[in-house]
Amino acid sequence: MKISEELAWRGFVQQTTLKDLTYLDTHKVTFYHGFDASAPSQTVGNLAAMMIDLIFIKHGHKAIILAGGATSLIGDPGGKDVERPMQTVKDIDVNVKNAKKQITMIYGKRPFKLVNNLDWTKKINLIDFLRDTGKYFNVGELIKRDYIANRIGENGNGISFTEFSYTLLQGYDYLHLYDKYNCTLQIGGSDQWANCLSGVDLIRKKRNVESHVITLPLIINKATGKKFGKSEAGAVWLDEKTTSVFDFYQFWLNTDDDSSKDYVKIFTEIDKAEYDALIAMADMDKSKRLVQKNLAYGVTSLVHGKKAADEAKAQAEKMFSGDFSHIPDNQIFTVGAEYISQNEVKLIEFVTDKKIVESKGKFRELLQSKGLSIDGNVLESTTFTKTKSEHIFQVGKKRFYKLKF
RNA sequence: GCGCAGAUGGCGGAGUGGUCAAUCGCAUCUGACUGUAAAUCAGACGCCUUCGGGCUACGUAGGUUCAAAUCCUACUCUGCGCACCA
Repeated sequence: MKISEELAWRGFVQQTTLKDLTYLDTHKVTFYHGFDASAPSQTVGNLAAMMIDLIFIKHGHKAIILAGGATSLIGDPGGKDVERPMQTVKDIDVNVKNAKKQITMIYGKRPFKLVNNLDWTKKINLIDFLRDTGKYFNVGELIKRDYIANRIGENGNGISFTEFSYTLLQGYDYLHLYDKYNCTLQIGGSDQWANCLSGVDLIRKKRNVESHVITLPLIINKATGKKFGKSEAGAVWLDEKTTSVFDFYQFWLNTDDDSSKDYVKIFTEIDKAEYDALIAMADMDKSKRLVQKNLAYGVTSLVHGKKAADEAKAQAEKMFSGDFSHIPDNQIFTVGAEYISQNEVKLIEFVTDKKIVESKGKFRELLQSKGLSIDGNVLESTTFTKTKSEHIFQVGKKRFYKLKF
């Protein structure tokens, strides 16, 4: 399959400056893709963008992956209603390191070049920058951009010059990479369209060269309509310290039928023949959730490795068939003696102290709606009598915890 | 700088002296039905509670009042208009 066909089949291209994607079938280009480093970890939202890169690399295009050390210090105003809190240089530095680690994990053994825009941006002299780069940006055009217009229009929360300038830096990155590596294509999320074009304009004006942009649809949480990502609730992170491998696996497994068919094309490296076979199989018995299982396993092994994926899969199968011998570590708790008197366990105290349930009020609420159980029996009070050295505590239908004594 | 308008819970958005922990919609959580799905239906949705109630909240700080999200003053932030600058 040619790259143009593959991109179309997977539904990867949202917008592009290329008149015809088949150009990529015959011309090998150097492209760059930037990652934000304002959060300690990348999210599943970023993952889609990584997958498109993998396709480009597979088809022989050269990849430059950029960790946004500089741009994260400024803050991208896109998609945000309010100014972000500024982060310290130190925090960003840690984030960049994490981002590099995750990128390396996912891009694996494929060839790619990793850069940090802070390396060239920090050397820029202010006067030079204003004269050589700032001169090419028209403020009238900038303030027409939706995300800026929203901030400064009626009901807007305003925007500082710092965030306003973000797009200049991103444009400068593209120019720099063009000069140094002959990079002529930028890949980004759809929210990056305007920022990418800043670079295209800058390169055209300064070097009189045509460069291009491809943006892909962002993964939108269908329920909220918001993009997955930083400082929004419900983000799923790639770092297992923030989102455990088990939770990560579960996240994909819980995808609804329609979305899972799209996601499996986007987030796994399944080819068309395999895909068609999978869908045919899955449609024969929907209750088997074959697509979701494939998706969950595929993505988890890509991000966390095959071994971790096997483990998460085994755990999931056991737990949901009533075998609790393989509960993930972060869901095992040892109950201290202070919570027990005469074998009566003060469950409400323990569980709220450990933040398994967020508050006592919430606990009582769950109790009333029969949402809590011990070893499969609905819990009736805030305490229970222990009869073994281990009990399984369940919240709702999907959250299981092992309590050890 | 002057004037006008606004700031309410995760979000949108009511409320303009007591009946307001605050109508409603969205999101979220739980239950039922299912397939660890979607849709639908039901309930919950600030914190604590001996379930009587207590505490903290409507931009921030004061004030008026028996009583304030609601009135007054100052401040902060945002938008709009005018002026200044040029």
